[in-house]
Order: sequence, then C-alpha cells, then structure tokens
Amino acid sequence: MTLVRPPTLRDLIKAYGSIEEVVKHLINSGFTPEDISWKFKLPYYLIRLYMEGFKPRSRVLFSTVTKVYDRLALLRSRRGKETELLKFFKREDLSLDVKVRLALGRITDENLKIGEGIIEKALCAATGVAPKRVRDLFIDYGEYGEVASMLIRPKEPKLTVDEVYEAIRIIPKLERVYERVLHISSLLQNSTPDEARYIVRLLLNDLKLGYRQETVTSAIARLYGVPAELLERVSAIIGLVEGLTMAPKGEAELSKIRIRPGQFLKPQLAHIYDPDKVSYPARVEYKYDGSRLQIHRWGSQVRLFSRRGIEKSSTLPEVVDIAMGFKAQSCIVDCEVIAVGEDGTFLPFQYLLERTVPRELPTEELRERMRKVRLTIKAFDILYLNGVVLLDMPLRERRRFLLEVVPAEYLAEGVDCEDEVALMRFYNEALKRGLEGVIVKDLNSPYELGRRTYTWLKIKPERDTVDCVIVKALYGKGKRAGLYSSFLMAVRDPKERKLYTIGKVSNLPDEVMASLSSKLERIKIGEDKEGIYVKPMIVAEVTYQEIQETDEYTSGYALRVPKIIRFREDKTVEEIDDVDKLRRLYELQYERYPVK
DNA sequence: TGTGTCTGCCCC
DNA sequence: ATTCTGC
DNA sequence: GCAGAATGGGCAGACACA
Repeated sequence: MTLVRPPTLRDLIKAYGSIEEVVKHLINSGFTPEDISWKFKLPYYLIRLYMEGFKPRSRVLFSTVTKVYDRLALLRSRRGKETELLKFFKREDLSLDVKVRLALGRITDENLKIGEGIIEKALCAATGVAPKRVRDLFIDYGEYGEVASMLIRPKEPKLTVDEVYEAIRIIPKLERVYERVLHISSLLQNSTPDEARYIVRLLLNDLKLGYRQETVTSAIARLYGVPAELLERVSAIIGLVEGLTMAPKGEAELSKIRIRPGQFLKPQLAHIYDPDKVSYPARVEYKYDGSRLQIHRWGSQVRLFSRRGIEKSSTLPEVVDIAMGFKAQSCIVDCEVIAVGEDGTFLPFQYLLERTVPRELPTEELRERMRKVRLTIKAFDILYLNGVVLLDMPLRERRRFLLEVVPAEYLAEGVDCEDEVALMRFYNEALKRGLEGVIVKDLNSPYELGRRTYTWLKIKPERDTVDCVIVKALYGKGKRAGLYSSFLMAVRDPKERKLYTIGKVSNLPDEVMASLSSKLERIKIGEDKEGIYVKPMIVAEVTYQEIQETDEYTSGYALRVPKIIRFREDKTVEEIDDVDKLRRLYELQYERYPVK
C-alpha cells in the first residue's frame, strides 16, 4: 500500500525547475495567488512577484536602506543630508535608478492607488489589531509610517531591496482593493518595525525625511562631477529620475539634451503682488479662473499638459483643434484653459473640472460634456518656436513671437503699464469684467522653468468676509500630530437657533493653534475620529475666493480657498452672519460672473 | 442597481 | 489654491 | 528667498458593499 501525499513545494520545484515556473504552472491550472500562498505558506507578495517574472538581482537587504533613511531623518543641515545621500549613491551594489528612486521616495511613476484607507486595512490584516486602535494611533502619531512601526513585531531583517522595490512596482497591476491589501499586509508581516515605517511611507509617496529634491540633485552632481545647474536643467526637461540617472554620462552628454515639443516642462509660477517688486513698464494681463495648460505642437502632432504634467489631449479635443491653427511648424505655448457658455461668458471653475479632471472618457460621454461645457484658451507665453528655444529671451521678445503664432481670440488680454496708476486702472477694469484678477510681469524677464518668481505677480481682490463660529476642531497630521490643525465653521439660521456648516479653515500659526487648544478642550461637547465638537462660542471672520453650492455642508454652500482674517472676541454666536447673507453673497458673484 | 468610500505626484 | 516654517 | 509641509474647495472613476 502506497501512501499518497500532496506534492510539497520542494517536489514541485524539482519537477518544474524553479519556483517561478511552479507559480506560473499553478496559476495556469486555475489556482489563485491566495490559494498558493495559503497552501505552501508563502507570502502573498512573493507569489505576485513570481507571477510577474521576478528575478532577484542583488541580495542587498532593505534594512541597509532604512538605516540610511534613519540617518537622513536625524541630520539637520542640508549639507549633512547631502553628504549622507552622496555616501548612499556611492554604493555599487545597487543600480543608480534604484538608488535615485529610493532617495526620492518615488518607486514608480504610475499611480499606486494606495492611500490611508488601504494602509489601515493592511495594517489590521498584518497584525490582527482592531481598526479602532489603528485609527487611535494615527491620531496620536499623525502618520501611518510611524503607526506601522509601532504595530509590527520585531524580527530579523530579511527583506531585500529588490523584493521591496519590485513589490511596489507591481502594485498598479493589482486591480482589486483586497489584492492590494493582501499584498501590502504580507509585505509588512515580513518586515521589521523600521522597514515597515519606510515601506508605508514609500507607498504613500512621502518619506518625511526633510530634504528637497534639489539636495538629491546636488549630491548626484557632486558624485559625478557635473554642474548641479546643468543636472537641474536636464531634469526639468526630461524628468527628474531620467535626468539624475543620466549624470554618469557626464557634462558633454548632458549638455546635448535639448528642449523638444512633446516633452513636458515644469511651468513658471507667480508670487502674490507686492508693489515694491514691480519694475515698469510692466506687462499686465487678465488672470482667468481656469486651469494651466502647456500646449505642444510639432507638425500635426499635439500634446497638452496640465500644471503637473498630466497629458490631457484626449479629453480636450477642441484645444487640440485650436493648437492645429497655430501658425508654426512647432511650438510650446503656455496658456490657461477656461470654461465658457454659449454666449462666450465665463463659467464658474466647478464646470471646468468636469472637463479637465478626467484622463480619458468614452467618446459618447466626451461628446456630451463638450456640449455642456465649452472650452477656450487664453495664451500668455511661448517657450519654443520652430526649433528655437525662447526661454532665455525677455518676455517682451517672446510676446512678439506669441502674437505671430496664436490667433488674437486665443490670447490673454492685457496692456503694458508705465506706472502703478495704470496698473490699478486695468486691475479694476478686470474685476468689473468678472475676471479673477490680473498678473503683472516683468517685460525683461526670461521664462524660468518650474520656479515661482517675483517677475510674475498675481493680484486678486479681497472678497467679502463672513463672521462664523467654530463648531469642530480637527486633529492635525504629520508634524502637527497631537495638535488641532483646522476648524469646521458654521453660520446662523436667521430665525431658529440652529447652525449650518460652511466649510473648514486652517493655516493658522502654530502659536495661535497651541493657545486655542486648551480653550477648545474646555468647551468640548463630543468627538469622532476626525476631531472634537465644541460649544459654538469662538467667533472668527473668514474670507474666501468664491462661494460654491455643495452637498458637503449643511448650509448648502462652501467657501473656496477659505481663510481666517481674525478672531472676533467682541462677537458672540448670536451676532454672527446667517445663511441668508451667504446666499446673497453667492448670488452677488453671478452679477460679476454671468452664467448661462 | 444604487450608494458610499477612497484615491488622484487631480485641478484650483 | 494658501499659509507657515525651517534652512 | 525658497521649497516643503501642512491645510482648504471641487470633480471623476473605480471599487466595495448592501
């Protein structure tokens, strides 16, 4: 009589040659990764790695990287961090692109679709701890990396850099939430507390090490003996990871990288207006309430990029058509895309989002939206024309080319101003015509990629203010863990003694926040996972950029870009503004912004 | 099938 | 988007 | 002065779940 026993993993490896082949065979025979993981007591993440053809290249332990992270976190000065990074980049047992991505905390350019929700689930699954306790720890520590390191049990470090790196890179292939949860929880189960801290932070795209990408750039520049400015420029043109990994090729090769249409460039940004920073004559243009768009055209090819470099041409076909009308062989044009009604009046920003947020749409849906929300553009700069880079040219000269290339109806309207009086005259006219404000530009300034400069200044009006009351204080995260960091505000009902919420405000100095917290705790009347509810008695004057209709708040209105101007200790809850005033303010803005 | 939650180097 | 903060 | 880190409003899409 022979005893029949199921084949062990060892048997199967012998039969199929490698564990990778075994996994492939089992998947083809209809087993799920979960089945295999359970049957052979193998971590789920490893099964997924083998399914994707994972081949370990180096045996460097991930714990060697977490030690570097720990040292970087401890170092205060920029110079110290740079030296530590330099040491890390000198390691020869890891490839440069892996090191660069580990240093930047960005393992892949694809969306991981992992946020706090999934991390919480994975931590519960990995440790058996109740969600409530995980959430409580999150309130205390303000960040899931630290929470993970609290919850994961110490063990001998055995994860390799390769495993962790590849395990993160394959996450976009895991479509279902439960697959991602299993994947991450198995990774965390096999990690030490320190490893768990940094795995979670890598997954959330935030290492919290307090250095800038500029520091990474200069460390690499130093190591390979190339000018940091050159490396920065190359990175601005071809992307950060791509640029930094080119450093070993040397200065000559780096200098060959040229701007070309089709390759996103980080746009220049503006500061808030300061009269002392304007040099006249200045170029002053309307500021349209839309979305930034960088138009690339070469021959019959067009690419559109949002402010952060997301490609948008498939959902904005009318802008592609406009670009085809540009009088150029090739060009890169900087503009604002805005939503307009059938009569050409500006539509509120909310409408535009229905067009600019989606990355792709079924043709029928796109057609429908194109009918509902029409688009146009207002161009204000040109960075490249027919093979020539215009960045270093003064704005005054770039504009000459812009006017030749872009038809007048698609140009941002503006004037050259000789002095502040003319500037203010134009600004007031802009407000009267329903614009968001104006941008003031130095006519002699070059276009500085990815920088916020004082050569571009934006002026926006102070809107009305609303007196409202704090009804809830919300816990802070990250470095504000353990503190309150924002407030839920409410206005009165005109008749009844009821309060209606209108939105949240934050961005108060730490000192103010600290002095308020004891007061808030004294008037606490309840709590939930986000924060504490308080007796409505702290009154504040709040301003905003726009009032929007919403289902999110009980008043039916929300403030866009809200901010506290001052606390009104002279006012009581009975004296704050009511919902009627909010409604009046809401309707008033459409006298300025006519909507069809 | 409808509603709710989460995520997005989203857009501002 | 805005604001604060540390370098 | 700068960039990073905290925070606000919105929307769509993709799942999860009932």
